[in-house]
Amino acid sequence: MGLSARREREKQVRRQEILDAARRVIGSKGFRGATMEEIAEKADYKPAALYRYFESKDEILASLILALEQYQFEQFVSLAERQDLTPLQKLDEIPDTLCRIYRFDPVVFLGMMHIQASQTFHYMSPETLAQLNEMAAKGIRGLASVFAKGIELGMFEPVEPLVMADTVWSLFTGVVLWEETKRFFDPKKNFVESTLREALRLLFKGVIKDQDG
Amino acid sequence: MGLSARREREKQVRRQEILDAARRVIGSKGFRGATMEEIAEKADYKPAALYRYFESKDEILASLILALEQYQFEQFVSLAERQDLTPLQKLDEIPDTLCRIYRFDPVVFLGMMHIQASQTFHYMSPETLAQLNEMAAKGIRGLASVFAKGIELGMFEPVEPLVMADTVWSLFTGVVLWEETKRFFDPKKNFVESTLREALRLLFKGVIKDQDG
Amino acid sequence: MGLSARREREKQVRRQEILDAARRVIGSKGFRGATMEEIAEKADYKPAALYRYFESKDEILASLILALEQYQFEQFVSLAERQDLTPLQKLDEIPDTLCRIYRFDPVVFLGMMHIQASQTFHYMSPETLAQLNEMAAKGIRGLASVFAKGIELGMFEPVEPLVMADTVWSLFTGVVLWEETKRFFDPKKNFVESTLREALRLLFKGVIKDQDG
Amino acid sequence: MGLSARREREKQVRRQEILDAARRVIGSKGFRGATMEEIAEKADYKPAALYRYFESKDEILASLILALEQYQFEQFVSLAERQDLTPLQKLDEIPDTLCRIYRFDPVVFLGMMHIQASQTFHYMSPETLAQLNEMAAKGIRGLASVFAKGIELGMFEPVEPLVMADTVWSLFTGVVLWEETKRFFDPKKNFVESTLREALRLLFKGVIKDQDG
DNA sequence: TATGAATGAGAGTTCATTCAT
DNA sequence: AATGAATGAACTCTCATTCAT
Repeated sequence: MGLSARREREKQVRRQEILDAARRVIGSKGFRGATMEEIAEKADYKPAALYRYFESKDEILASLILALEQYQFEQFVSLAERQDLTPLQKLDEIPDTLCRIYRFDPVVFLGMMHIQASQTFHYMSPETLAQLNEMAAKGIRGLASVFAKGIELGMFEPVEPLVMADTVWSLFTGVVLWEETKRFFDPKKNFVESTLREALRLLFKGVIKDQDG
Repeated sequence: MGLSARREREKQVRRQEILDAARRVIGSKGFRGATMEEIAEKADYKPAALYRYFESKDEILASLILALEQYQFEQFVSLAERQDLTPLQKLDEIPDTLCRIYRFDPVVFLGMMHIQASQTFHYMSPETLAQLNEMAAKGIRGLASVFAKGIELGMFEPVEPLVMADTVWSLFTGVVLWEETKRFFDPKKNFVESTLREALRLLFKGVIKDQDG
Repeated sequence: MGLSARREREKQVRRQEILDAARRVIGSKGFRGATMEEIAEKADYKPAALYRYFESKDEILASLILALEQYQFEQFVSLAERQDLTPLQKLDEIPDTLCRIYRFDPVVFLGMMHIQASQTFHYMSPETLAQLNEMAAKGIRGLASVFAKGIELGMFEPVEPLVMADTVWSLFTGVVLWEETKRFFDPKKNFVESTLREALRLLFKGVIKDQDG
Repeated sequence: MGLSARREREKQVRRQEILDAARRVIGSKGFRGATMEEIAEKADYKPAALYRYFESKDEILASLILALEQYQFEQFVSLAERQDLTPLQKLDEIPDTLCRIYRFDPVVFLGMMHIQASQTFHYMSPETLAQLNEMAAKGIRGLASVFAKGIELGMFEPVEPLVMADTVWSLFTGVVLWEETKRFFDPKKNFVESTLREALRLLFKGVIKDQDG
């Protein structure tokens, strides 16, 4: 491995450390409230050093979001493509999949859900922004393909897959956001996963043609 | 009408204008991103003038949030108390009710849903904050009472009403937030209401004991 | 009395009311901390109305100071000119005289003593400023004439009268300011007069030639 | 010397420079009138830079005051503890000591004497404020111990030491404030020290038991 | 005469970012 | 590679003052 290659890898490690630090700060202060100073502190750097690894604060935020979107996409596609499961069994897997996505980066997930997040990125290049949007769309299409197969096989009600995927995703984000909101009132509670599972169970009663499968 | 009464009413009108301006700015910049300067500009004022009508930026935000929470509470209570509807019919009314709440102030609804919102309020007095939280809790309890009656009459599955209300509300916020997120990618679309109705229809299948009513 | 004369007198009454209000505010907030809003409120006006009676905030402050200086001047001159008292007896009257001056307007007295007070008057006309200074000088010269007479009659040590007046005045302001400062730490105490009397008693031991008079 | 140690010292130097600048501004504008902008300008900075060295304007003011109070305390204690002087000789040293204190920081001394000063500090923490008050009290107690010894040895009239210290301090502040006030009228004059010495000489005649002593 | 309304001018403060070292 | 130092730009908020009514 060449010297520059090692350097490059070192750099990637540092980037990750910074991203982790950013996540922690965002978790308690939100996207807008997170400051370079606090991120740097958590990463054992001084603010100026961050600019060696990221062009701007916005690039840090974008990196975090993109990583989550990528993971989301992979999770949905990988679920959709599993050969060992029937469409109905894939349905059963959705709650776990969603929770995995949430747990992959709860902090960024929550921040991202807020539509205004986009407004945060003052200087974010249009290309980066487009990249972010594209990745999000790919994710949703991945989830949709789970339903598409079931409908194609006549196992599900012929709902438009994209619409169904949206509904599921809506429910998911709703559960998460609402649970988090309640946690704001009572920090001890954290029922995200059980609530989600229950809600999806109810939801799927209307989708599955023959409940006995 | 006395002079001072008219003056007071005038003042209320100006307050409303400022709140409207604030809403518009928040809609495009978020709570944190909204500046007094831009709010003032939209309201045809200079920033200093706003302080004749509101003590601080936080008071403006709190006013908007409280108004929405109040409306939400009223809507839920008024639905719960309707004598002309059976519990099942009230269930049918929930989507419309939810959408009315959302439409009452979509911008603030979205901002409020974002958990980090709390971080936004720098100097908000603990009393104001408590007032905000209390009103939010009252709202959810109002919705819960819709289910409580149905359970009491043996028409719904004996799910814990508060849990059910939470689930519905989760679904609702999820739908809204997700739809809004998608709108960020494609501003032309806006299916909030139809998606919500569909999702709730599916959801209620698991709640209603006897689907033939 | 002509209409305009009555009007003029009415105006003077209002001016006094405003000055009284200003005094109260200055007492708790200081010259710089006193706002037109608070002064107006205490005078049962709205801020804008004050400008009918005074050109500016600075004119209000200047009026208060001038009145005190005028009173101080009158007190000193009237003491100096009393025919019924010997110079020594006049000396005995000094503490009372000083305390009368202090009590005439403790608030403004304290504010005035602070040299920086002058910096407060941003827009004060040079004429007004000069007037203030001249009146203060006249006051001290009035006090000096008390000593001058005693020295002239050979009853006091031949100290330069102006220097002696300054020393007495210094002591006085010192007592007042220091006692007030201590009152800041312990609001219950207020020994201005007794401390002053004691201090002057000590001080005069070195001035009076023959203590048995 | 380690790098960080040098850095720390550099920082202290900068802090001093800023404090010096602040002193100059306060000297002409007073505590309240001094602005961060003007302080920065005098220190060859932009306002934002000051916040690297001080948390707030209030911290700057508090630093200046505390330094003076500390110096005052040290001066009094060191005078009281001198073994080479009799109580009477210590008395003779008081004028010089007081003048040293005054000269240590005339500007802050004057600002501090103004009772309203406390109103100036918007955000000063209660702890800082308490620290300021405690240090002031310690100073006066230090001066009092000078008299206590003389009374204990029967050389001074048995005046309550604390009262005596207050009186001396009153005289001192009075002299200073009055002289400064006069300097406002005639900037050329500055007799603080000679007036003080004269005044104290007269004052002590009533304290020292045996004047030939 | 009195004032509601509005504002210009500034104050203190924060923070992402740059740059010499 | 890392950072101390510095700052421009922006933000919230205050207040003396003006002016139409």
